[in-house]
Amino acid sequence: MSAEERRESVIRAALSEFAHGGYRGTSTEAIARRVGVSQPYLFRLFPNKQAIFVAAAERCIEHTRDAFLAAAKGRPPEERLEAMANAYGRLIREDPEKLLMQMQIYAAVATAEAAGDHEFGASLRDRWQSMWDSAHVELGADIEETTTFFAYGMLINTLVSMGFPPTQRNWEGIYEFARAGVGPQSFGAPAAPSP
Amino acid sequence: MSAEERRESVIRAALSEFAHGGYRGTSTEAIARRVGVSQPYLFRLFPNKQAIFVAAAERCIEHTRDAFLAAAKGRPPEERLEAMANAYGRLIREDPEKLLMQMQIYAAVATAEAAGDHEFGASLRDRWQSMWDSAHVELGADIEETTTFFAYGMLINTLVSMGFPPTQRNWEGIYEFARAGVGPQSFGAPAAPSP
DNA sequence: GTCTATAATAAGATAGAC
DNA sequence: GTCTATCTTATTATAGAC
Repeated sequence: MSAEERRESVIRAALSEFAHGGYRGTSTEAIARRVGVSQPYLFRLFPNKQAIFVAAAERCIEHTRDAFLAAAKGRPPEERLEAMANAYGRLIREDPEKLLMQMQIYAAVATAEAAGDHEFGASLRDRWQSMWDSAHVELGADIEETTTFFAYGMLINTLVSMGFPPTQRNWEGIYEFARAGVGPQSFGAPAAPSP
Repeated sequence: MSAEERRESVIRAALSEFAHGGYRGTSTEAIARRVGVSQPYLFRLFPNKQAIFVAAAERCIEHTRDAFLAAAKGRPPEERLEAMANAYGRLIREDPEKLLMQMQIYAAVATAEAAGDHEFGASLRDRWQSMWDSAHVELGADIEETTTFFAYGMLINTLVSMGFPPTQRNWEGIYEFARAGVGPQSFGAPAAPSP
């Protein structure tokens, strides 16, 4: 297999492993095992562990952006918000590693930033901004709407990550965002969170 | 010093250390050094590393809840949203470890939940729910408002953690939430995020 | 209540062969 | 392109003394 193909396999394996273990909690040994190569060989493909993490993290954010774009594609503007919200709900339900990895990314970047390392997060900020901008354009470039869209998304991320059960009555209102779309005005009393 | 007082010192030291390093990235040695005791002695005060993390995490969430309660106290209902938003903005600006620790908690709980360990996050879910409920009551028990309040808070957490600069023009709109209060309707064009 | 000594082992990375 | 061997260091936790 070519080095480029191997690198691709490593990125996919790393995305899974880092999602479940976080940056520090994942060994390069575990990634290598999943790829089916020896642990030292990873360091012929990537300079160090951090580079593997960043490559996997970039991929994760790009994937989310692409899900938004795919959901909006070919749809009339007024349907896009709901379609994108649905797509995101589907994404984190069917591919929970993507949400898990998101949370690991935020924690890892926060750690680096606090330590004064602004290099680590640079490419990830770029990807994140690109995701935001793509959603912003598809939603019709209404600032309020885009902001609310992401704000609710981040709340969902937190609640799902913390393990608040989606089956709980309270929770349904929030989850509704991802399933049937939209911002605060869509929440009525029966959809009561807490949370 | 009594064991109880020592435990208190450990919790405070652990909050700082875990905030900066995360669960896996923080050694019990670092915590012990900060407290000024030997590393093995920590294991006379707590059963294991995980218990220290949980105690520090509980403290962190309680502190945030208390900040909301203190901000709302004695204020007429219509001023509370802004007061609580201001208080949260002040909290994460003046005490960034509290935000950092929040992000480490979300990642750590997500990791445990994904691994099938629902015990780890149990007490933290309780604290989080208590924080939500307290805010909900103070805000006047309007579901839509409480949900939006937390949604915007979570977006702020993410943006600040990722290192999007608060000085950037784009960012001001979001930051405005924490500084001058409120939900989406307070965002005008000049406050444009992205992000 | 607190320490020293230490067991046990895991992890990132390099060297060098094939 | 890929492996084996290995260096080096870090880390949680226990045993037992004072």
